[in-house]
Amino acid sequence: MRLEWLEDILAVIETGSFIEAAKRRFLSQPAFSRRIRMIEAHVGAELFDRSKKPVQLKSGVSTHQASIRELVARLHELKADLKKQDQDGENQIIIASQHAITTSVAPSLIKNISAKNNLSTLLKSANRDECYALLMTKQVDLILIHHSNADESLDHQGFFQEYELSKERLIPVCLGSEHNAIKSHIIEGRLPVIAYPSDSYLGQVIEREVFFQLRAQLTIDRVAETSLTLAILPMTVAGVGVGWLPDSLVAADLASGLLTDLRDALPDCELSVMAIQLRDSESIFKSEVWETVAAYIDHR
Amino acid sequence: MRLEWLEDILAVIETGSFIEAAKRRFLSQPAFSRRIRMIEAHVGAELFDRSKKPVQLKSGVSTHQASIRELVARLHELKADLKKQDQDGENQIIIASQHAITTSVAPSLIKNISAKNNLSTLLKSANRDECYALLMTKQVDLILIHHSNADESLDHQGFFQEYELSKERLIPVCLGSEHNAIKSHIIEGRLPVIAYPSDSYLGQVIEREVFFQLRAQLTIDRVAETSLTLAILPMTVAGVGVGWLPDSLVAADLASGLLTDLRDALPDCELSVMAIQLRDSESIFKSEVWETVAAYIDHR
DNA sequence: ACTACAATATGCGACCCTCGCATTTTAGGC
DNA sequence: GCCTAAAATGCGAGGGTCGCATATTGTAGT
Repeated sequence: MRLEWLEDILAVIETGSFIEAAKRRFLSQPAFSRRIRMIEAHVGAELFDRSKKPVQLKSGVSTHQASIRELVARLHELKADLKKQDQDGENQIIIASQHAITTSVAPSLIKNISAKNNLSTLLKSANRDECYALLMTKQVDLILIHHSNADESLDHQGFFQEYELSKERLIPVCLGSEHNAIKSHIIEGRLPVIAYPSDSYLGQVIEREVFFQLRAQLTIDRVAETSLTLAILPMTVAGVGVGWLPDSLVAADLASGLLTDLRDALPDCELSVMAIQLRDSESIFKSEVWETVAAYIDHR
Repeated sequence: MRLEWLEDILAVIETGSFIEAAKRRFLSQPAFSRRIRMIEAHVGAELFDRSKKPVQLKSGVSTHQASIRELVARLHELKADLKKQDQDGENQIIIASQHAITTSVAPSLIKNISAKNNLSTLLKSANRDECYALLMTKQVDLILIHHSNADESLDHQGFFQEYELSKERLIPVCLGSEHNAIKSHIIEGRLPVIAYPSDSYLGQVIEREVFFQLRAQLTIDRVAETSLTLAILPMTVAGVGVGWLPDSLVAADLASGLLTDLRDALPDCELSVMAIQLRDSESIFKSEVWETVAAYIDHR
């Protein structure tokens, strides 16, 4: 199986005919026709229905369309990653960060690491558990995750080396113009919230540190739920309800008055952003990077 | 990027040298050497460190090893699925079932469908949410999932056509020889359980229908946790604790006395196994299959 | 440090694969 | 049933990939 073949198949699906697909793939029509036959021969299966004139893909193939698209994307990604790895040689550090951090602390830290150590970086965004998994399997050199002071450390065996990079505060905000409406809702004992899913890390933290104490006074009405912090911001701006968002993310909108800080009426929640690496990491550059990470802490 | 290339790379990783890898890939050493160079040329990156004599892969490549293995597996899988799709033509039905059902009801239903309608089947095992996603995106024709009577149906818009295939009872069992020990634990107010993760569907059902009422009398001590029903069985047999398992799975072991039924002391939980398809499915064979599904219900 | 050995790279000729161009066959619309 | 457009096929050219023979280059042992 070849990446090009998968792309050929997708070209037919998307254009609806061999002739158009051939153009898109920069091949003559006869060559393309033969190529499809060769793919079919290789797979040992007929993929297209030749009895119709603009050929149609067999129904059994279209069910695999999503798989094919994903594979195409991942193969391209792999190729790009392998190339980057080589270009930057040993001077590359691969970092995984929790989605919410990818958009907050990660960019500036990466910039720092690149600049100070003449290193290239590759950032992968994942959820908290995935970050730990990537670190343990050594697929990444460093992870950036949230940590609540109420959690105990996961580092029971001393496998990890951890640094607190910064503090981040999840503060309750709503649309400025909805401010009074929300306040009266709160008095009535009902709170419309845009929540993190309860099986996500942020969902659990907010549950424990915010919702738990709130429930004594009011009913929490989940009007929306998403694990993507970046999706909560537009929802609050749309006036859907109250969202708990990182201070760095909402600072500008609070200043402009678009959003209103509800900390006078609702609890907030403080998180640490932790940088974690495996203690046995051996690469030469690691210690330098680690110093930069440490420097970043002092620097702020 | 080609599947063979990825396999070439893995061959080098696994054998540790070009010469051995060449043998495994049924190529002469020079041809293999050139092939690696061509892969590197295509990727635009050096993948192996030539300055050592049995070549070593660059550290940046080994971080992608897991990705490469997964892609190789999925490409082979795709090829096989495409072939199956063709061999069985329109006479194929793709089914997704919740992991726990894959090993209980699914086999006999599939046998029925294959026999009665002269159809070939392809079964994919997934978690409950993934099953729904596969159905909605039409990647499968039919899903088999658990449904508790306490849940409301997900079919608010009438998109689905649902049948209750059978009932399944999750019953509390422990190792026969541990029976008395468990009983005295219960009296002491402590219950060692092998649990489903609370973010899995079965975990939620057991929480709601079993643990919730138990917690009033005793402390639930999660000694093990897995989402795989099949993994819970050997754990109970190992005497780790109490597991809630489908009656069909433990019937033999209960009869032989290896396991003991604890329903006299602990609550059980009844689930329906539902077969669900999209209402707008248009394929010709669908109605016949559906009749078989319906017949299967009467049959039992 | 030199030598011997084993691993990888390269030169060369042969073969096969895949391309484009020209042409034929085939499905669908009027 | 004819016409048009789509797909398939014949053919020759060019390029890619193979194996064999051989050169080069790390590595280990004396």
